[in-house]
Amino acid sequence: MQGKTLNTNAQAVLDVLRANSNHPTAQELYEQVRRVRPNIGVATVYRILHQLREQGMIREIGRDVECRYDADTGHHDHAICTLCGALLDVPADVRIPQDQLLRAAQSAGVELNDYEVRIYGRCRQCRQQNN
Amino acid sequence: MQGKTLNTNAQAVLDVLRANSNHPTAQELYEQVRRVRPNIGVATVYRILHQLREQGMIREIGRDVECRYDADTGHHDHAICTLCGALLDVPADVRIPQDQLLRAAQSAGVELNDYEVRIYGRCRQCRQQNN
DNA sequence: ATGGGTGCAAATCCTTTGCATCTGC
DNA sequence: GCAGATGCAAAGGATTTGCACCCAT
Repeated sequence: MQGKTLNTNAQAVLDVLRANSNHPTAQELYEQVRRVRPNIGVATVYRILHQLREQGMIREIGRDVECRYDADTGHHDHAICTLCGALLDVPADVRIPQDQLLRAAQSAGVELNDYEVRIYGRCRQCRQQNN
Repeated sequence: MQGKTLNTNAQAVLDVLRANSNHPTAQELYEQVRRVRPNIGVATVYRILHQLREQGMIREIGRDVECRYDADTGHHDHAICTLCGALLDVPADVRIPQDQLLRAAQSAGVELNDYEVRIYGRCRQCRQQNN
């Protein structure tokens, strides 16, 4: 499963990330990695994280620069185009049922105050143009 | 449904947002609102958006300042504590089934390259402390 | 005059980028 | 000597905050 040979820094970042059971932020990782390689810079950590993600070795959670707004407070399921960034609504009849989400919430030990389902992939338009 | 009386600016923001079928960003809203009230500042738009959200009149989508990382590329369902910000994994046996997400994706017209389910609510710890 | 709402600009936060340096080959 | 990797600092983009001002009460 080792797609590529990682250099020392990249390996250190990956090791530190794997040692975390939670989901650290880039900054948190940076601080932890510094204990092992004191001279490493933030930029390097960010660069390595991008590489690792491109190689599919790690996963980014919740990458969202800007916040979007919706006047319809009932919409919870969204499809996001990975090319043009469009944010589309999932039609009401195929949304994930609440009771399933409730079960997931309970298993994770949180209340279900709110939720969001985000589906990522190329939208129809982008598929045609960029095919 | 009008919980409070909105002032002129707030009403303008809400009107503009309601006139949008897509999900505009704060900046986009700002630009649109400026057509109606040319002197309004960005800060005011942001302040109003926060108020509206607190009153439950609008919904924020994908509010995430920092990006989190996961060495396990298989995890897609998360629970996020609204108090302490902890990001927890949903146990494997209660995750949302892929075929449902696939159906949702198809209905919205996007490929299913990736997805994320996020459930928001107070985690066990915070509930005890903050009860 | 008083308090809330506002515009402007500066400040913040996370992330990216430019660039000169360093390293291994 | 070169290519790729790196550290540092500056830049960037979205959002927040400080502050003085303004307006209606």
